[in-house]
Amino acid sequence: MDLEHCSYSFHTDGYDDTRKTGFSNFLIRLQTEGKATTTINDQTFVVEQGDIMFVPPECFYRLHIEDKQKSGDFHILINGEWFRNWWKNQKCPYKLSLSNTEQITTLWRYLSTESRRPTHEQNHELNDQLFRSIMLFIEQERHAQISTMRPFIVTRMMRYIEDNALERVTLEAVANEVALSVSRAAHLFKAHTNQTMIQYAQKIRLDAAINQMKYTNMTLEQIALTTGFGNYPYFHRVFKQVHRVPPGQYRKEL
DNA sequence: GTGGGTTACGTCTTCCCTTG
DNA sequence: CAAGGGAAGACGTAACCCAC
Repeated sequence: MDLEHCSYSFHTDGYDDTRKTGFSNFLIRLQTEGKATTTINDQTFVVEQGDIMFVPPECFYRLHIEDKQKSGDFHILINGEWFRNWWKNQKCPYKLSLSNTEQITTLWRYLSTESRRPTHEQNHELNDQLFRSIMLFIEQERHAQISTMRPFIVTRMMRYIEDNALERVTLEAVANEVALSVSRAAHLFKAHTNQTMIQYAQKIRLDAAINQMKYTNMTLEQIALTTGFGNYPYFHRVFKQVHRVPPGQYRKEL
């Protein structure tokens, strides 16, 4: 794999870059903050947080950031057979919207740090694996979006709940995350997942609780607290409703 | 310390109507 | 038709209690 360049850019007061004949490598750009406008060949896209752009080699490319508009992005210039095959197989559009960029951003940050080292100090195998992991996360997200035909906003709510289920999740926080009212967010979620947000969070919490019952010596009360149930009586009630036995008995039978 | 019950109060879900 | 908002019933939570 040929990783030409990997870094992070942040603009606060306008920017404009036009490449009439594009780059000699693929450019992959993840918007992490703010907003920008990108033109690839004759298509123009408004790019917001969580959007990822793929710019094939030798394509007209323009990046424009309005005056006083902040914009942060990670970008990679990449070539090599592995990525060319990935691109060919994925048939990705120029722009993809990701429902959760936390893991990808973390990997990209590692890759950016690693690739800043002098060439002879770099671990090329690690760089390759980090880059491939980023692409696999993107692939996974793309497949989820295609296979479920779920509105993107519902996927974002699901990711938010998954990220926060072990702490306190409120409907208001989920609705704020996608800029909808609580009633609208709850309605959309139920319509596309056939379960309420709280039911979805409970499944995640119960799975985490069972793992802790299996692999730790924590008391059931501690498990209830650390898996987002907030208190033992509630954990006990939900657990029994789902598994038909109290958590203590379930643990003994493991 | 753990398991389980009860109760009052707060929050969530869902329905239905309104608005743009 | 998508989105917001009010209202009522369902559900979640906290704070007790007791038994083992």
